[in-house]
Amino acid sequence: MTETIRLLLADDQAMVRGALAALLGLEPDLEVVAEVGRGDEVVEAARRSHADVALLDVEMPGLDGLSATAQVRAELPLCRVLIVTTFGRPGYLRRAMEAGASGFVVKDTPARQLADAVRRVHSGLRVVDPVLAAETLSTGISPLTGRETEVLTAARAGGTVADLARALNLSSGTVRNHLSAAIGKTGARTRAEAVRLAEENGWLLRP
Amino acid sequence: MTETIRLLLADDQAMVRGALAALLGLEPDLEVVAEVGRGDEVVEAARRSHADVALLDVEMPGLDGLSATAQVRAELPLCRVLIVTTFGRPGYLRRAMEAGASGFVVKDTPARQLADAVRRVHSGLRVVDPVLAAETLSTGISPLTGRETEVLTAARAGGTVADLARALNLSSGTVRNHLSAAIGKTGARTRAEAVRLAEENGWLLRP
DNA sequence: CGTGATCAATGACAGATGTCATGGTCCGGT
DNA sequence: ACCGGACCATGACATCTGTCATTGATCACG
Repeated sequence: MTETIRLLLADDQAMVRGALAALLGLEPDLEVVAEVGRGDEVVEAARRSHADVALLDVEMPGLDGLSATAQVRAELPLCRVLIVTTFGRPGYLRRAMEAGASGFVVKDTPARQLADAVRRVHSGLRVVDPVLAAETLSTGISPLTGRETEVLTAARAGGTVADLARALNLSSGTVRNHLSAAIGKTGARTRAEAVRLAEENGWLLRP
Repeated sequence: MTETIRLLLADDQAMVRGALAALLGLEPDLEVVAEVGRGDEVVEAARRSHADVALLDVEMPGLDGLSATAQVRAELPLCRVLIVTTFGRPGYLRRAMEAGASGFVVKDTPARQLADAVRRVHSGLRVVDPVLAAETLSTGISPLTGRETEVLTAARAGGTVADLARALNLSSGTVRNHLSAAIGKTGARTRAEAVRLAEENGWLLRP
Protein backbone atom coordinates (compact mmCIF):
# COMPACT_ATOMS: atom_id res chain seq x y z
CA MET A 1 0.00 0.00 0.00
CA THR A 2 2.50 2.68 1.11
CA GLU A 3 6.20 2.18 0.47
CA THR A 4 8.30 -0.90 0.99
CA ILE A 5 9.79 -1.62 4.39
CA ARG A 6 13.57 -1.24 4.33
CA LEU A 7 15.39 -3.97 6.26
CA LEU A 8 18.85 -4.37 7.76
CA LEU A 9 20.11 -7.88 8.53
CA ALA A 10 22.78 -8.49 11.14
CA ASP A 11 23.93 -12.05 11.76
CA ASP A 12 27.42 -13.43 12.13
CA GLN A 13 26.68 -16.47 10.00
CA ALA A 14 26.85 -15.37 6.39
CA MET A 15 24.78 -18.25 5.11
CA VAL A 16 21.92 -17.58 7.52
CA ARG A 17 22.09 -13.91 6.60
CA GLY A 18 21.82 -14.68 2.92
CA ALA A 19 19.06 -17.20 3.48
CA LEU A 20 17.02 -14.74 5.50
CA ALA A 21 17.53 -12.17 2.78
CA ALA A 22 16.21 -14.62 0.22
CA LEU A 23 13.26 -15.46 2.42
CA LEU A 24 12.27 -11.88 3.11
CA GLY A 25 13.00 -10.83 -0.43
CA LEU A 26 10.09 -12.97 -1.56
CA GLU A 27 7.70 -10.58 0.16
CA PRO A 28 6.74 -7.76 -2.16
CA ASP A 29 6.49 -5.17 0.60
CA LEU A 30 9.90 -5.93 2.11
CA GLU A 31 13.32 -4.98 0.85
CA VAL A 32 16.69 -5.89 2.30
CA VAL A 33 18.86 -2.80 2.00
CA ALA A 34 21.84 -3.75 4.18
CA GLU A 35 23.62 -6.80 5.55
CA VAL A 36 26.35 -6.88 8.18
CA GLY A 37 28.10 -9.64 10.10
CA ARG A 38 29.35 -7.67 13.09
CA GLY A 39 27.54 -5.81 15.83
CA ASP A 40 29.74 -2.74 15.63
CA GLU A 41 28.76 -2.15 12.01
CA VAL A 42 25.04 -2.03 12.62
CA VAL A 43 24.54 1.66 13.36
CA GLU A 44 26.74 2.77 10.50
CA ALA A 45 24.96 0.54 8.01
CA ALA A 46 21.51 1.44 9.31
CA ARG A 47 22.23 5.13 8.96
CA ARG A 48 23.57 4.84 5.45
CA SER A 49 20.76 2.61 4.22
CA HIS A 50 17.93 4.44 5.98
CA ALA A 51 16.61 1.15 7.29
CA ASP A 52 13.14 1.05 8.83
CA VAL A 53 13.64 -2.19 10.73
CA ALA A 54 16.87 -3.83 11.89
CA LEU A 55 16.91 -7.60 12.42
CA LEU A 56 19.71 -8.34 14.87
CA ASP A 57 21.17 -11.54 16.18
CA VAL A 58 22.36 -11.48 19.78
CA GLU A 59 25.72 -13.21 19.49
CA MET A 60 27.93 -11.32 17.10
CA PRO A 61 31.59 -10.37 17.03
CA GLY A 62 32.53 -6.78 17.74
CA LEU A 63 29.42 -5.88 19.69
CA ASP A 64 26.55 -8.01 20.88
CA GLY A 65 23.09 -7.43 19.49
CA LEU A 66 21.76 -6.06 22.77
CA SER A 67 24.29 -3.27 22.94
CA ALA A 68 23.78 -2.67 19.24
CA THR A 69 20.07 -2.29 19.95
CA ALA A 70 20.75 0.44 22.47
CA GLN A 71 23.02 2.22 19.99
CA VAL A 72 20.43 2.11 17.25
CA ARG A 73 17.69 3.38 19.52
CA ALA A 74 19.87 6.23 20.70
CA GLU A 75 21.13 7.39 17.34
CA LEU A 76 18.36 6.37 14.95
CA PRO A 77 15.02 6.69 16.74
CA LEU A 78 13.13 6.04 13.51
CA CYS A 79 14.68 2.59 13.10
CA ARG A 80 12.92 -0.17 15.02
CA VAL A 81 14.78 -3.23 16.20
CA LEU A 82 13.67 -6.85 15.98
CA ILE A 83 15.91 -9.37 17.72
CA VAL A 84 16.18 -12.68 15.88
CA THR A 85 18.27 -15.11 17.85
CA THR A 86 19.07 -18.75 18.32
CA PHE A 87 18.81 -18.88 22.09
CA GLY A 88 15.68 -17.99 23.97
CA ARG A 89 17.48 -17.08 27.15
CA PRO A 90 15.12 -15.20 29.48
CA GLY A 91 17.82 -12.70 30.35
CA TYR A 92 18.32 -11.86 26.70
CA LEU A 93 14.67 -10.99 26.23
CA ARG A 94 14.69 -8.79 29.31
CA ARG A 95 17.82 -6.96 28.33
CA ALA A 96 16.62 -6.57 24.75
CA MET A 97 13.42 -4.91 25.90
CA GLU A 98 15.29 -2.68 28.32
CA ALA A 99 17.58 -1.68 25.46
CA GLY A 100 14.57 -0.59 23.43
CA ALA A 101 13.92 -3.51 21.08
CA SER A 102 10.44 -3.71 19.56
CA GLY A 103 10.40 -7.45 19.13
CA PHE A 104 12.10 -10.71 20.04
CA VAL A 105 11.73 -13.95 18.10
CA VAL A 106 13.77 -17.14 18.29
CA LYS A 107 14.91 -18.96 15.19
CA ASP A 108 12.80 -21.91 16.23
CA THR A 109 9.64 -20.15 15.10
CA PRO A 110 8.32 -20.93 11.59
CA ALA A 111 9.82 -18.89 8.79
CA ARG A 112 6.45 -17.67 7.52
CA GLN A 113 5.88 -15.77 10.74
CA LEU A 114 9.00 -13.69 10.33
CA ALA A 115 7.61 -11.40 7.66
CA ASP A 116 4.54 -10.75 9.80
CA ALA A 117 6.71 -9.98 12.78
CA VAL A 118 8.62 -7.47 10.69
CA ARG A 119 5.41 -5.79 9.56
CA ARG A 120 4.06 -5.60 13.09
CA VAL A 121 7.26 -4.12 14.40
CA HIS A 122 7.31 -1.62 11.59
CA SER A 123 3.78 -0.52 12.39
CA GLY A 124 4.75 0.18 15.98
CA LEU A 125 3.56 -3.01 17.62
CA ARG A 126 5.57 -5.25 19.90
CA VAL A 127 6.32 -8.84 18.99
CA VAL A 128 7.32 -11.25 21.73
CA ASP A 129 7.23 -15.02 21.91
CA PRO A 130 4.51 -15.69 24.52
CA VAL A 131 6.18 -18.80 25.93
CA LEU A 132 9.45 -17.01 26.36
CA ALA A 133 7.74 -14.03 27.93
CA ALA A 134 6.17 -16.23 30.58
CA GLU A 135 9.47 -17.92 31.25
CA THR A 136 11.15 -14.57 31.61
CA LEU A 137 8.68 -13.42 34.19
CA SER A 138 8.98 -16.61 36.21
CA THR A 139 12.76 -16.70 36.08
CA GLY A 140 13.01 -13.07 37.07
CA ILE A 141 15.99 -10.85 36.76
CA SER A 142 19.48 -11.99 37.60
CA PRO A 143 20.01 -12.42 41.34
CA LEU A 144 23.73 -11.90 40.88
CA THR A 145 25.48 -8.69 41.79
CA GLY A 146 27.76 -7.02 39.29
CA ARG A 147 30.90 -8.45 40.71
CA GLU A 148 29.47 -11.92 41.05
CA THR A 149 28.47 -11.80 37.41
CA GLU A 150 31.97 -10.77 36.40
CA VAL A 151 33.60 -13.50 38.41
CA LEU A 152 31.23 -16.16 37.15
CA THR A 153 31.69 -14.99 33.59
CA ALA A 154 35.45 -15.25 33.96
CA ALA A 155 35.01 -18.71 35.44
CA ARG A 156 33.60 -19.94 32.13
CA ALA A 157 37.10 -20.43 30.78
CA GLY A 158 37.62 -23.15 33.36
CA GLY A 159 40.63 -21.73 35.20
CA THR A 160 41.47 -22.06 38.86
CA VAL A 161 40.61 -19.55 41.56
CA ALA A 162 44.15 -18.23 41.36
CA ASP A 163 43.69 -17.58 37.64
CA LEU A 164 40.51 -15.63 38.26
CA ALA A 165 42.09 -13.65 41.06
CA ARG A 166 44.97 -12.69 38.82
CA ALA A 167 42.71 -11.77 35.92
CA LEU A 168 40.44 -9.62 38.07
CA ASN A 169 43.05 -8.19 40.43
CA LEU A 170 41.39 -9.65 43.48
CA SER A 171 42.42 -11.70 46.43
CA SER A 172 41.79 -15.37 45.87
CA GLY A 173 39.70 -15.40 49.02
CA THR A 174 37.44 -12.71 47.62
CA VAL A 175 37.02 -14.65 44.42
CA ARG A 176 35.98 -17.68 46.40
CA ASN A 177 33.47 -15.62 48.34
CA HIS A 178 31.89 -14.28 45.17
CA LEU A 179 31.79 -17.74 43.66
CA SER A 180 30.24 -19.13 46.79
CA ALA A 181 27.56 -16.46 46.69
CA ALA A 182 26.88 -17.13 43.03
CA ILE A 183 26.62 -20.86 43.65
CA GLY A 184 24.14 -20.23 46.43
CA LYS A 185 22.00 -17.79 44.48
CA THR A 186 21.80 -19.97 41.38
CA GLY A 187 20.89 -23.02 43.43
CA ALA A 188 23.89 -24.90 42.07
CA ARG A 189 26.13 -27.23 43.97
CA THR A 190 29.25 -26.62 41.94
CA ARG A 191 31.01 -23.75 40.26
CA ALA A 192 30.64 -25.40 36.87
CA GLU A 193 26.94 -25.93 37.42
CA ALA A 194 26.51 -22.32 38.46
CA VAL A 195 28.19 -21.22 35.24
CA ARG A 196 25.91 -23.44 33.20
CA LEU A 197 22.72 -22.29 34.91
CA ALA A 198 23.64 -18.63 34.70
CA GLU A 199 24.51 -19.03 31.04
CA GLU A 200 21.18 -20.71 30.25
CA ASN A 201 19.35 -17.83 31.86
CA GLY A 202 21.32 -15.21 29.99
CA TRP A 203 22.84 -13.77 33.12
CA LEU A 204 26.45 -13.73 31.97
CA LEU A 205 28.19 -10.99 30.04
CA ARG A 206 29.80 -10.68 26.62
CA PRO A 207 28.46 -13.89 25.13
CA MET B 1 20.34 -29.55 -18.29
CA THR B 2 19.09 -32.87 -16.96
CA GLU B 3 16.49 -32.94 -14.23
CA THR B 4 16.27 -30.84 -11.10
CA ILE B 5 18.19 -31.84 -7.99
CA ARG B 6 15.82 -32.93 -5.22
CA LEU B 7 16.83 -31.62 -1.80
CA LEU B 8 16.04 -32.55 1.78
CA LEU B 9 16.62 -29.97 4.52
CA ALA B 10 17.20 -30.99 8.13
CA ASP B 11 17.75 -28.28 10.74
CA ASP B 12 16.25 -27.91 14.17
CA GLN B 13 15.64 -24.19 13.74
CA ALA B 14 12.49 -23.80 11.70
CA MET B 15 13.33 -20.30 10.59
CA VAL B 16 16.74 -21.25 9.26
CA ARG B 17 15.18 -24.22 7.50
CA GLY B 18 12.62 -22.01 5.82
CA ALA B 19 15.20 -19.42 4.93
CA LEU B 20 17.48 -21.99 3.35
CA ALA B 21 14.53 -23.34 1.42
CA ALA B 22 13.81 -19.86 0.11
CA LEU B 23 17.45 -19.36 -0.81
CA LEU B 24 17.84 -22.64 -2.64
CA GLY B 25 14.40 -22.34 -4.21
CA LEU B 26 15.69 -19.38 -6.19
CA GLU B 27 17.95 -21.71 -8.16
CA PRO B 28 16.12 -23.14 -11.15
CA ASP B 29 17.89 -26.48 -11.03
CA LEU B 30 17.23 -27.11 -7.33
CA GLU B 31 14.03 -28.18 -5.65
CA VAL B 32 13.36 -28.62 -1.94
CA VAL B 33 11.20 -31.71 -1.62
CA ALA B 34 11.33 -32.33 2.15
CA GLU B 35 11.99 -30.49 5.40
CA VAL B 36 12.46 -32.02 8.83
CA GLY B 37 13.47 -30.66 12.23
CA ARG B 38 14.68 -33.85 13.86
CA GLY B 39 17.51 -36.22 13.09
CA ASP B 40 15.40 -39.33 13.48
CA GLU B 41 13.04 -38.26 10.72
CA VAL B 42 15.71 -37.83 8.08
CA VAL B 43 15.81 -41.32 6.59
CA GLU B 44 12.06 -41.67 6.49
CA ALA B 45 11.62 -38.31 4.77
CA ALA B 46 14.48 -38.91 2.37
CA ARG B 47 13.03 -42.24 1.30
CA ARG B 48 9.55 -40.90 0.72
CA SER B 49 10.69 -37.81 -1.16
CA HIS B 50 13.37 -39.58 -3.24
CA ALA B 51 15.85 -36.85 -2.34
CA ASP B 52 19.10 -36.66 -4.25
CA VAL B 53 20.98 -34.61 -1.68
CA ALA B 54 20.32 -34.24 2.05
CA LEU B 55 21.49 -31.08 3.81
CA LEU B 56 21.90 -31.96 7.47
CA ASP B 57 22.71 -29.90 10.53
CA VAL B 58 24.82 -31.61 13.18
CA GLU B 59 22.96 -30.64 16.34
CA MET B 60 19.41 -31.84 16.16
CA PRO B 61 17.00 -33.42 18.60
CA GLY B 62 16.26 -37.12 18.29
CA LEU B 63 19.42 -38.03 16.45
CA ASP B 64 22.49 -35.99 15.61
CA GLY B 65 23.33 -35.28 12.00
CA LEU B 66 26.41 -37.51 12.04
CA SER B 67 24.45 -40.60 13.01
CA ALA B 68 21.75 -39.59 10.56
CA THR B 69 24.41 -39.44 7.87
CA ALA B 70 25.40 -43.03 8.56
CA GLN B 71 21.77 -44.11 8.42
CA VAL B 72 21.19 -42.40 5.10
CA ARG B 73 24.32 -43.88 3.57
CA ALA B 74 23.36 -47.35 4.74
CA GLU B 75 19.75 -47.32 3.63
CA LEU B 76 19.73 -44.91 0.70
CA PRO B 77 23.03 -45.20 -1.16
CA LEU B 78 21.76 -42.97 -3.94
CA CYS B 79 21.23 -40.03 -1.60
CA ARG B 80 24.34 -37.94 -0.94
CA VAL B 81 24.80 -36.04 2.29
CA LEU B 82 26.03 -32.48 2.75
CA ILE B 83 26.58 -31.37 6.32
CA VAL B 84 25.67 -27.73 6.94
CA THR B 85 26.49 -26.75 10.48
CA THR B 86 27.16 -23.83 12.76
CA PHE B 87 30.26 -25.14 14.43
CA GLY B 88 33.39 -26.05 12.53
CA ARG B 89 34.63 -28.48 15.14
CA PRO B 90 37.45 -30.59 13.71
CA GLY B 91 35.99 -33.73 15.25
CA TYR B 92 32.69 -33.15 13.53
CA LEU B 93 34.29 -33.00 10.11
CA ARG B 94 36.24 -36.16 10.75
CA ARG B 95 33.24 -38.06 12.01
CA ALA B 96 31.06 -36.77 9.19
CA MET B 97 33.50 -38.05 6.61
CA GLU B 98 33.84 -41.38 8.34
CA ALA B 99 30.06 -41.63 8.35
CA GLY B 100 30.01 -41.19 4.59
CA ALA B 101 29.17 -37.53 4.09
CA SER B 102 30.07 -36.04 0.71
CA GLY B 103 30.52 -32.50 1.94
CA PHE B 104 30.92 -30.29 4.99
CA VAL B 105 30.28 -26.55 5.03
CA VAL B 106 29.89 -24.18 7.97
CA LYS B 107 27.17 -21.58 8.06
CA ASP B 108 29.84 -18.89 8.07
CA THR B 109 30.45 -19.38 4.37
CA PRO B 110 28.65 -17.05 1.96
CA ALA B 111 25.17 -18.09 0.95
CA ARG B 112 25.90 -18.00 -2.77
CA GLN B 113 28.36 -20.85 -2.39
CA LEU B 114 25.77 -23.19 -0.98
CA ALA B 115 24.04 -23.91 -4.26
CA ASP B 116 27.38 -24.68 -5.87
CA ALA B 117 28.25 -26.99 -3.02
CA VAL B 118 24.99 -28.82 -3.54
CA ARG B 119 25.66 -29.22 -7.24
CA ARG B 120 29.17 -30.50 -6.67
CA VAL B 121 28.01 -32.99 -4.10
CA HIS B 122 25.26 -34.16 -6.40
CA SER B 123 27.72 -34.73 -9.20
CA GLY B 124 29.82 -36.95 -6.98
CA LEU B 125 32.48 -34.48 -5.87
CA ARG B 126 33.54 -33.79 -2.33
CA VAL B 127 33.11 -30.37 -0.75
CA VAL B 128 35.16 -29.48 2.29
CA ASP B 129 36.15 -26.15 3.80
CA PRO B 130 39.93 -26.05 3.20
CA VAL B 131 40.70 -24.14 6.41
CA LEU B 132 38.73 -26.58 8.47
CA ALA B 133 40.32 -29.52 6.73
CA ALA B 134 43.79 -28.28 7.65
CA GLU B 135 42.73 -27.70 11.22
CA THR B 136 41.32 -31.18 11.39
CA LEU B 137 44.55 -32.72 10.24
CA SER B 138 46.62 -30.73 12.71
CA THR B 139 44.33 -31.36 15.65
CA GLY B 140 44.20 -35.06 14.91
CA ILE B 141 41.75 -37.54 16.24
CA SER B 142 40.60 -37.56 19.81
CA PRO B 143 43.28 -38.77 22.22
CA LEU B 144 40.60 -39.82 24.68
CA THR B 145 39.60 -43.42 25.22
CA GLY B 146 35.92 -44.34 25.07
CA ARG B 147 35.47 -44.29 28.79
CA GLU B 148 37.31 -41.01 29.23
CA THR B 149 35.06 -39.47 26.61
CA GLU B 150 31.98 -40.71 28.41
CA VAL B 151 33.13 -39.41 31.76
CA LEU B 152 34.13 -36.03 30.36
CA THR B 153 30.84 -35.75 28.49
CA ALA B 154 28.93 -36.45 31.68
CA ALA B 155 31.05 -33.85 33.46
CA ARG B 156 29.59 -31.16 31.21
CA ALA B 157 26.55 -30.90 33.45
CA GLY B 158 28.78 -29.62 36.22
CA GLY B 159 28.10 -32.25 38.86
CA THR B 160 30.49 -33.59 41.45
CA VAL B 161 32.60 -36.71 41.14
CA ALA B 162 30.03 -38.54 43.24
CA ASP B 163 27.32 -37.55 40.77
CA LEU B 164 29.31 -38.86 37.83
CA ALA B 165 30.12 -42.08 39.65
CA ARG B 166 26.45 -42.65 40.37
CA ALA B 167 25.37 -41.85 36.82
CA LEU B 168 27.96 -44.14 35.27
CA ASN B 169 27.92 -46.91 37.87
CA LEU B 170 31.56 -46.46 38.66
CA SER B 171 33.66 -46.02 41.75
CA SER B 172 34.38 -42.39 42.47
CA GLY B 173 38.06 -43.21 42.43
CA THR B 174 37.75 -44.57 38.91
CA VAL B 175 35.97 -41.47 37.79
CA ARG B 176 38.74 -39.33 39.19
CA ASN B 177 41.31 -41.42 37.37
CA HIS B 178 39.53 -41.03 34.05
CA LEU B 179 39.15 -37.32 34.61
CA SER B 180 42.78 -37.02 35.52
CA ALA B 181 43.76 -38.83 32.34
CA ALA B 182 41.46 -36.61 30.27
CA ILE B 183 42.89 -33.49 31.86
CA GLY B 184 46.39 -34.65 31.07
CA LYS B 185 45.64 -35.61 27.47
CA THR B 186 43.84 -32.37 26.66
CA GLY B 187 46.59 -30.28 28.19
CA ALA B 188 44.12 -28.68 30.58
CA ARG B 189 44.72 -27.84 34.19
CA THR B 190 41.14 -28.22 35.35
CA ARG B 191 38.21 -30.46 34.74
CA ALA B 192 36.14 -27.56 33.43
CA GLU B 193 38.90 -26.54 31.07
CA ALA B 194 39.21 -30.09 29.79
CA VAL B 195 35.49 -30.13 29.07
CA ARG B 196 35.75 -26.86 27.20
CA LEU B 197 38.74 -27.91 25.10
CA ALA B 198 37.26 -31.29 24.25
CA GLU B 199 33.99 -29.66 23.29
CA GLU B 200 35.71 -27.15 21.00
CA ASN B 201 37.43 -30.00 19.22
CA GLY B 202 34.25 -31.99 18.80
CA TRP B 203 35.52 -34.86 20.92
CA LEU B 204 32.46 -35.18 23.13
CA LEU B 205 29.35 -37.19 22.44
CA ARG B 206 25.66 -36.45 21.93
CA PRO B 207 25.91 -32.68 21.40
C1' DC C 1 22.16 10.33 60.35
C1' DG C 2 21.26 5.42 60.31
C1' DT C 3 20.41 1.44 57.48
C1' DG C 4 21.25 -1.78 54.13
C1' DA C 5 23.59 -3.48 49.98
C1' DT C 6 27.78 -4.21 47.67
C1' DC C 7 32.54 -4.94 47.62
C1' DA C 8 37.09 -6.45 49.42
C1' DA C 9 39.78 -9.07 52.46
C1' DT C 10 41.33 -12.56 56.05
C1' DG C 11 41.51 -16.88 58.58
C1' DA C 12 39.90 -21.29 59.55
C1' DC C 13 37.84 -25.65 58.45
C1' DA C 14 35.63 -29.76 56.16
C1' DG C 15 35.20 -31.78 52.09
C1' DA C 16 36.16 -32.28 47.17
C1' DT C 17 39.60 -32.74 43.67
C1' DG C 18 43.76 -34.10 41.09
C1' DT C 19 47.76 -37.07 41.18
C1' DC C 20 50.23 -41.22 41.86
C1' DA C 21 51.36 -46.02 42.82
C1' DT C 22 49.57 -50.39 42.69
C1' DG C 23 46.88 -54.43 41.39
C1' DG C 24 43.48 -56.76 39.09
C1' DT C 25 40.54 -58.27 34.75
C1' DC C 26 39.63 -58.60 29.95
C1' DC C 27 40.80 -58.16 25.15
C1' DG C 28 43.23 -58.04 20.55
C1' DG C 29 47.50 -58.47 18.15
C1' DT C 30 52.17 -60.73 17.46
C1' DA D 1 51.79 -67.73 25.17
C1' DC D 2 53.11 -63.20 25.58
C1' DC D 3 52.47 -58.28 25.57
C1' DG D 4 50.28 -53.99 25.58
C1' DG D 5 46.27 -51.30 26.14
C1' DA D 6 41.89 -50.20 28.03
C1' DC D 7 39.23 -50.63 32.00
C1' DC D 8 38.00 -50.81 37.08
C1' DA D 9 39.30 -50.27 41.69
C1' DT D 10 41.70 -48.94 46.12
C1' DG D 11 44.44 -46.15 49.21
C1' DA D 12 47.26 -42.26 50.18
C1' DC D 13 48.63 -37.60 49.65
C1' DA D 14 48.87 -32.56 48.66
C1' DT D 15 46.16 -29.18 47.03
C1' DC D 16 42.12 -26.77 45.77
C1' DT D 17 37.27 -25.47 46.80
C1' DG D 18 33.28 -24.07 49.08
C1' DT D 19 31.50 -22.29 53.37
C1' DC D 20 31.36 -19.40 57.30
C1' DA D 21 32.35 -15.69 60.58
C1' DT D 22 34.21 -11.31 60.84
C1' DT D 23 36.00 -6.81 59.70
C1' DG D 24 36.13 -2.33 56.89
C1' DA D 25 35.11 0.78 53.17
C1' DT D 26 32.03 2.80 50.11
C1' DC D 27 27.68 4.40 48.45
C1' DA D 28 22.65 5.08 47.84
C1' DC D 29 18.23 5.85 50.14
C1' DG D 30 14.85 7.21 53.28
